[in-house]
Amino acid sequence: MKLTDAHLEEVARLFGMLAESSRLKLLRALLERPMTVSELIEATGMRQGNVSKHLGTLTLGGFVGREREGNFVRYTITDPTVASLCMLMCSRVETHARQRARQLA
Amino acid sequence: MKLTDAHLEEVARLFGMLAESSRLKLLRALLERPMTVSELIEATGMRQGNVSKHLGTLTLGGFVGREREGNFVRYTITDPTVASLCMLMCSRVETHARQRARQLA
DNA sequence: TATCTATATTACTATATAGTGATATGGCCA
DNA sequence: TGGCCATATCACTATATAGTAATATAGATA
Repeated sequence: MKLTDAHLEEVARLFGMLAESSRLKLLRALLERPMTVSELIEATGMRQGNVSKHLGTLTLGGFVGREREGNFVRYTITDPTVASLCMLMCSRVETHARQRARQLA
Repeated sequence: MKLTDAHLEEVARLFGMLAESSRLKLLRALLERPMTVSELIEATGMRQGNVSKHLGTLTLGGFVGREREGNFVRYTITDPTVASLCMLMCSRVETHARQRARQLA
């Protein structure tokens, strides 16, 4: 697959959206089940404005989708690769930790 | 797999290292073959200090490794998941672009 | 030793964005 | 209609970091 500079710019933007623990917390919660903003505030302990802002970012990136339900808005993971990406990176974390541990030993 | 908050912090840091087109350019070049800093400067058009700085970041993240060869330093991709991560995200880019195109149609 | 080359690091400026409090928007109900 | 609730957005401050020019470091060579 050819990766043009424009591709890399966009790929970087998308990685950037996953490069914030707050947004990862939201995604972790949503991987459990779809949730409203109120539920996400409860699940993450974050403030309302902050949650909305990050959800806006994740929506722009196409990672999640919104659906109104009366006064509430329910967010859902719309991108099946989110879990794969996070799991891949997470297993990296552990591999890397083991490598460092081995170097110290 | 359980993802603790500490995990997410670290995962976010690692995603952040991939969230820069300059660093992705370096990785794209290194996926071709291992290269010295001089070759990477040539391949990317970036300045020397900038290349070294980004290589330092990628090394810290365990994505690449360094090996001295006389005056030169050759960098190599040491993490087999780098390619997968970039490819996954890149195919996302195209999927997302198609979705937006369909919405406009 | 002195010196050259390749790479790393430092100090700096400019830019992006996370988090916050306050405010605005939009749907529901009396 | 008016008022309430959930969510979105605005304006702001504080922090992080990309890129740069200059300087430092380390290995090779004479």
